[in-house]
Amino acid sequence: MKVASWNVNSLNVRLPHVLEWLESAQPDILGLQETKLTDEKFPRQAIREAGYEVVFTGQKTYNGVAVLARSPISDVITDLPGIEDPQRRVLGVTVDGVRFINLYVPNGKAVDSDKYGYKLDWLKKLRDWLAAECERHERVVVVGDFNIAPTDADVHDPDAWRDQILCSAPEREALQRLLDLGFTDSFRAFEQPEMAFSWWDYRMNNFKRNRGLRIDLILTSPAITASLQSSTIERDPRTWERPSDHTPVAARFA
DNA sequence: ATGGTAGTTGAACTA
Repeated sequence: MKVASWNVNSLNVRLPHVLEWLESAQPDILGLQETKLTDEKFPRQAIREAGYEVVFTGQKTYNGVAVLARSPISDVITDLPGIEDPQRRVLGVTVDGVRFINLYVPNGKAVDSDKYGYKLDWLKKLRDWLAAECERHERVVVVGDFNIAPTDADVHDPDAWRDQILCSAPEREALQRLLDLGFTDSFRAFEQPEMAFSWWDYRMNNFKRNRGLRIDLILTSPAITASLQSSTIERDPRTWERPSDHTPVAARFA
């Protein structure tokens, strides 16, 4: 099975990119973030015609997540349980016996902003929910834009990013609390090239200069990790015309 | 040190 994650930064703009990539990459399950579409505007027909089931939860202008799958989708969750939040960032589904959780973790803006506190609080609540999900399901995959670079190896210039948003110690510790549940950062389960990133700011020719961060992750529970075959960054779509600032990440397992 | 770009919405906000 091939699973993937892609922050598309507006599905309205990126639908052609997504259809092209589905055709070439053939993922079984794909989690999208930052669709930026209300549900009535979601392009469900185009995606169905491409051969994928789809579920989504969106809002106007910001956030929004979707899951596309070759097989039927069931047991859909659209919120962290017990938390009232208009921001559409969570989509948990079951496909082919895999519990697939798609996340758009809050960005946080800056370590001294209110949004940073919201991010850390959100991650704490996420941890508790994932702990419960792991009780209920053995085969769990958590994908998404985590808005956290796990280590300095995931940052083009660690000194410039030291203690900055996406790289601060509290964010990395919050991610570690998730990994403590038994999850593996699947990308690091394999030998990888250095300076491998999934996001490059649009500004300053950052992609051309490979000034990026790896903040899009695929976490696997032990039962999945045991049969992991690969975990890669699919860099191609970032080279296309009018790209998202993120590129897809993917993992294969038996 | 600042602003650089992109998307949505319609001058400002988020990333």
